[in-house]
Amino acid sequence: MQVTPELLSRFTLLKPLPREALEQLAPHAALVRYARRAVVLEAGAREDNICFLFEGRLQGVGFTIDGREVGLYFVEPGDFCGELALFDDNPQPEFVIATTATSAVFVARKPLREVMLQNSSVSNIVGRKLAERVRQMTVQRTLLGLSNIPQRVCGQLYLLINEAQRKADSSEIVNPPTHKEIAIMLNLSRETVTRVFQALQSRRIIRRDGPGRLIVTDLASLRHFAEGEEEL
Amino acid sequence: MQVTPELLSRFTLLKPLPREALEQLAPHAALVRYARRAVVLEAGAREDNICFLFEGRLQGVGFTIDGREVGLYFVEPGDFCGELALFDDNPQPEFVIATTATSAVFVARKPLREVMLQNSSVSNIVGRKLAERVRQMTVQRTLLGLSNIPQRVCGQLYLLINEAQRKADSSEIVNPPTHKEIAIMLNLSRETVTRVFQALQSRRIIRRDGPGRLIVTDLASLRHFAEGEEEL
DNA sequence: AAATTGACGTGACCGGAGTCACAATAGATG
DNA sequence: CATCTATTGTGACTCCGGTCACGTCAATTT
Repeated sequence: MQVTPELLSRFTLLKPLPREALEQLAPHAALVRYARRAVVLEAGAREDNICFLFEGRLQGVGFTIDGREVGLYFVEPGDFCGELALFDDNPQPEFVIATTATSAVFVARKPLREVMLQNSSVSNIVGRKLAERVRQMTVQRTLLGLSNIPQRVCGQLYLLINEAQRKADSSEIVNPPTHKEIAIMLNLSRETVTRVFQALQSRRIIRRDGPGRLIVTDLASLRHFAEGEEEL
Repeated sequence: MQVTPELLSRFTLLKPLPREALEQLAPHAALVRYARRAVVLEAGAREDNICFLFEGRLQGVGFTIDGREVGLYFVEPGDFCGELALFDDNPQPEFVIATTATSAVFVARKPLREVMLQNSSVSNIVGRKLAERVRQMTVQRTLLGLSNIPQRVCGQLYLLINEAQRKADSSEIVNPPTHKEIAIMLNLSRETVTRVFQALQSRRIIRRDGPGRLIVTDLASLRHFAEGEEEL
């Protein structure tokens, strides 16, 4: 499907680009839809596209030698993934899977790299983004250091809440990841995540609202548990 | 202490730089020595230097909310750390600690950033390096997914061996990290690492050679254990 | 030389998360 | 609507890595 420069400019990465650059990229971009559980980027392959997420949620997933899934990061709408291909020609290190039905814009690697090299502001933004990714991975890794498991789960839940919503009393997570998807992020079993969720629900801290909506009714308490000031 | 352009050019990152650039940087560089356990970069601070490791070994270390140490990565001679400061002005996310007596070259952030922006080849190299860091963090995170603990330790040991030495039968790790430093990389207790090392020693796979030298006598076996083809 | 420190080694115990097995939903699909 | 599959919910049991409590040893300090 065709992509207009306007659509491209809706992504924070591409927004600062001059009009010509967007027009240069548009012919090399395509809107793609994925069903839940579909593979968006394949590990080991030399992916030739950067994936800009329009709606839905993606998850970076690796596999251990013994076949266990490892959750690496989540991608939220407006964000992108596969950006390592802009820096080198090595293969994509991890799978990226759609955790919900998803629509995304694929932009070919080469033209985007050209634009990036010509336009130092894009280069800066991509660099900043990669730096941000490193910080995020550091936070995620630090979560795993928590020996109190409910705390670990609460920390992950808190990370899933947008900065914008953090200040409110309550918040909602649309199309939340499944317990299993959370479990692999935290090196836990699916059952353990379920049990923590049960505990949070019985304390009226979270609540399911039909399919695809998780409501955090007591954000302050969640943060307390995440920060270890209170024990579950 | 003064730093000459020649010294700077010994680092792979700076090697491709033209002579003028090196001369431009040299006045803003300093050779620094650290004792074991010294703090090289401080978390939370806006570090104004990039640290190029000359000799010794560094470790990136984070802390969980409950004060537990989390090992993030090792830095080997020739490599560098603190490079996130080249991309944004956010604080250094983690501590960097000297695991052995260390000498390093500090280069001021601003001039290096200037050089990087002017010189697109440096920009590329730094970008590639950051991408490499992301890949490395992914591998490290995947290690944690292994439920077989000896396998996890063997995997870490194998990562500590330079690519150059991987093909030989045996290999040596100079100034190896302590058991505790390995433990925090793998989310394990120090005792568990010690026990795995004992098992490896009794099987003549590794051997201590005085202080500060760990010899891997049977690299093939180590790889087998790391890959889970054989159980410890 | 004595004392201190930090790394390494080792046993015993225990708790808690993994695993297994199964039930109950809820969603997709025909 | 009926069927099938994926997700969630729950109990029982097991096991294994953390913790604690030591001891040993080498290196450094006083």
